[in-house]
Amino acid sequence: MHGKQIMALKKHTNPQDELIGSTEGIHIVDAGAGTGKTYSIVKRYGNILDKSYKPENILLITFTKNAAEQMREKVVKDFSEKSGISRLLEAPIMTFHAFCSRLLKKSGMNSPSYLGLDEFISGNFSLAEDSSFEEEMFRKFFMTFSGINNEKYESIQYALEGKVNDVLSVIKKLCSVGIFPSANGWSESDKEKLKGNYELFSERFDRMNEIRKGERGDKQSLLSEKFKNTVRDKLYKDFKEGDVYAVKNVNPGIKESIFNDEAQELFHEFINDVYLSYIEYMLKRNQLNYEFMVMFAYLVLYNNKNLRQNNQFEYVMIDEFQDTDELQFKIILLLCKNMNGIANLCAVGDWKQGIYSFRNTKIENITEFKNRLSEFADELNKDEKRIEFDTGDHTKIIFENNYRSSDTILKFSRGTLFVSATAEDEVDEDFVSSNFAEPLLPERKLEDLTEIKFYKAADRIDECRLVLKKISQLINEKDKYKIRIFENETGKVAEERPVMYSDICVLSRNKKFCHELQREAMTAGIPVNYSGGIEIFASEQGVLILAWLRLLLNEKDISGWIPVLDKEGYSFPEVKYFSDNFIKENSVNSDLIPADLFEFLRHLKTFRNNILFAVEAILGRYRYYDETANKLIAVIQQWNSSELISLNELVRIIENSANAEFDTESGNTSDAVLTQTIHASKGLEYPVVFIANVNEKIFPDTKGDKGKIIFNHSAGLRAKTFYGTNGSYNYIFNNWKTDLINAVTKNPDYAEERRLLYVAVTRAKQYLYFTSHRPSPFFVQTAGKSGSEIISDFEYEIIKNKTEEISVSEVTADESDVDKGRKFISPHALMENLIDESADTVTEENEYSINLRNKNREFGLMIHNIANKTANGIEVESDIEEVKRIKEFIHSLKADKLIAEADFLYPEENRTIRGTIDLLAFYKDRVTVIDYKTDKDKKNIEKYKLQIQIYKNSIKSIYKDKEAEGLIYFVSLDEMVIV
DNA sequence: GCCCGTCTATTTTTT
DNA sequence: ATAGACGGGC
Repeated sequence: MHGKQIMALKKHTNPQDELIGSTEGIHIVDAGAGTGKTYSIVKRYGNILDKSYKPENILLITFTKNAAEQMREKVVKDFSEKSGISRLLEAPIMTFHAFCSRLLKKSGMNSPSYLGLDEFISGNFSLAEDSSFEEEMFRKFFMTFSGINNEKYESIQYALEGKVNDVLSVIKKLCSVGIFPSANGWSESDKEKLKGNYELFSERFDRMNEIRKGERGDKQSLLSEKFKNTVRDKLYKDFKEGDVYAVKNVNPGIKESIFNDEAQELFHEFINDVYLSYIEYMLKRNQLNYEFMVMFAYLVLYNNKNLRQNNQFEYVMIDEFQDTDELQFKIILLLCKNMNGIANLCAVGDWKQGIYSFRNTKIENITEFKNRLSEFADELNKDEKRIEFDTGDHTKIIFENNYRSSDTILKFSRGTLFVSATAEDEVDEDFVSSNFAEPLLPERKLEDLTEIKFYKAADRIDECRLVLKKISQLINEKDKYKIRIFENETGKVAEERPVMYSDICVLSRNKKFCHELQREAMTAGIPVNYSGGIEIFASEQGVLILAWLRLLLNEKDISGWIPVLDKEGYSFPEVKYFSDNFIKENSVNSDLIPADLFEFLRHLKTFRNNILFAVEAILGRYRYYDETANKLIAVIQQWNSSELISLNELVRIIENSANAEFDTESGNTSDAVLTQTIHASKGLEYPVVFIANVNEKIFPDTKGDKGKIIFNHSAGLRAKTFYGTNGSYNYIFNNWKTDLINAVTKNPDYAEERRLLYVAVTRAKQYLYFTSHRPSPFFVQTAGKSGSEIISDFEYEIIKNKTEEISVSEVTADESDVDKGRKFISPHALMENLIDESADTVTEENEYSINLRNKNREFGLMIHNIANKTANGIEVESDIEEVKRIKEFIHSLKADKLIAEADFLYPEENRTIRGTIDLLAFYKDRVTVIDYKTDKDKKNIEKYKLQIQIYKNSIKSIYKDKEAEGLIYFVSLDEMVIV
């Protein structure tokens, strides 16, 4: 009876119900992995609706497009009766960045004036989404900036040694903590922040500089040891060992003088100037990056009381709060409406899953919520009362009930936050213990259908094979390994079945292992798909494009010929012979080059003035029409269309963008193992998880920081190098003062590596395996904690997948099956489903048809590119008839506003249509949807009409006050068709 | 046991 | 370029 009472009490105070029920006031929710976070947020949303609040007054913020889409889908599904579908479809449920973008487009025009800039933000600004694209833009900007400011900052520019990206990244970092430049220089409070925090520094200095007690007497201090390591092989000026070191530690007398380093003052001024000029440069080009977009949204809300109040919400909920930075926290506060002294704010997150500090997010936003809440409110109220609600009071709710993992895995997962990453690394155990209670018993009873094991392999390849062996065992020993499925609502067992490939996920700290595993799996006959980023310019397609473009630039360029010859099948000695003898007395020995390659180069030269044509021709030569090829074209087109670039520049950009990435799912079998990085796996769950590649220097990652500039709270902003003279010689010296401060203030973020381990472990529901071939401390220590042996002699025959390969087209057709949630579908795909397929006569592809298709595609791309430029007010000169026509056509529209290449998203009942409209022309009472076609006839017109119809419907639902009409412009025929 | 020189591998990714 | 691991010299 006593027990029953406790049960009842517990049920009543289930933290989930507590959150769902309490809608008023400030709530911070610590919701661990698998605790039903999304479920609770949606339920709570419904509760707020019940109190007769309108969807437009409830802001629900997430961080990924997918999460926002999912959240809206659930809300629409559950509450359409309460509020009506159309209202919920338009409710503010969106990503943080989408919200900022919308705010700026609506009310951000004058925002730059708050920095003292004359530029405006126009409603159709574009975002620099691609990092290599932005880096190149910054490089270009910096060259001009250097030219203008050469006299003042010459020495600083030398000291940077061309590492321009370091400047860009520190600017973004400053932006994310709310330090902005201005035409009048840094504000007084920002100046202080850039100097650093001496108290904090001093305290850490003393702590690290304590002489340690060793077994044979005094041991040098940690700081002394660390700094001696740093000093090796460095060129310092005025560095006197006798002054810097005492007997067993660093001389404490130099503490204050190294901190107040006068050399940094000009550097701070330099950063302000670069920062502000770069913002100005981007605005002039109608460009923003993500950081500046958030900054301008903040400036609007901070400075304009009217706009602030007009944009506030009665209810604000934010998910994944551990992924916010300091500036985003402040924006959230500014968005809360003052409801009689109270704000209805609910921040949900899990500090243990904070793994994005490389983009400046702060888990302290959760762990120090109370302090930050009042601290940030004070800062926002500095000169004017902006936060009027009470920030002294809030409720903290902790979700403890786990609905995902087995008892064994759940217990084990907590321990991963206590393993040290190196021999020296000390875990802050008090911090973890006080912020993470022992887990309750899990809700899902898995009994014996669970295990955690550790396997050691001999080498890299063997580790991949080991994973595949274990996968084979899981699949084939059907009596031993079973997947238990539970009913969602009741928690009852619904099904027990054998393991399928798609139940299994192999995680790695880096992408490299994922690719290796996929390669090995292909040989072994195990289906493995990869999901995540691919470096496109490292792909074969990318390498060949770069090679040919180099040759186009300079046919003597041996670095161009080598990949080309390699692709032609020449052996290594042959290529070597070629490279040794290709150039004799500075002239080309062209006899060595196969005639058809020379011929192709001549063909390419006719495209010298149209880079996109050249790229298309290269891809066409090798018959690349795959996803990677399309992405390459799209990336190069983006670079090409922002500003006309020369071939020279393009080659340099590609050389510098080896890491340009795009997301992909590779492999096309439906029942397959998935491999991905731990970062990519966040938010997902799998019955079987492998944490592979737990190897030395990989996981935990112990890489240092190579940047030329440091910035953190206690050290402030400092350059690591400076330009100076030594006698009559000029050198770039390292600044030993900065290095020493860095040794004191930089805390290697192994806590984040541990959180990454925690994220990986908590993906698993039933079976969890670790593999390694050079065990790192994580592997050894977690094995110890679990009490398992490390198995080094595991053998199992890899049994090839017997199920039939499913072709790509079958998988695509499968997508009409919408049971698994909302699908994204393009209008083209939609049309394919709607139109009778017999209308298209399928012809076998031959060389001619491929050539023709390629030519047509080139032409279509060029026309679209030119139309895009014309619509954006960029004049294009050309003698081509079609180009003249399209220019004339666009001018003849006489629209109030034109938006070219408009991306749009239109949710229908169970799918979302996603596409790009060539051109939208806005008039007072109507919008015209325009699509260009370069066809030589109108035989596909019915198809096109349908496409336009879909666009029109979508547009009509977005711009309710306007009529929508459709227009197809057949450029080659010079004919218009109204739809 | 302590210190120092040498060796070894070297990113994660959303908007 | 960096930091941790390792091993030789004392």
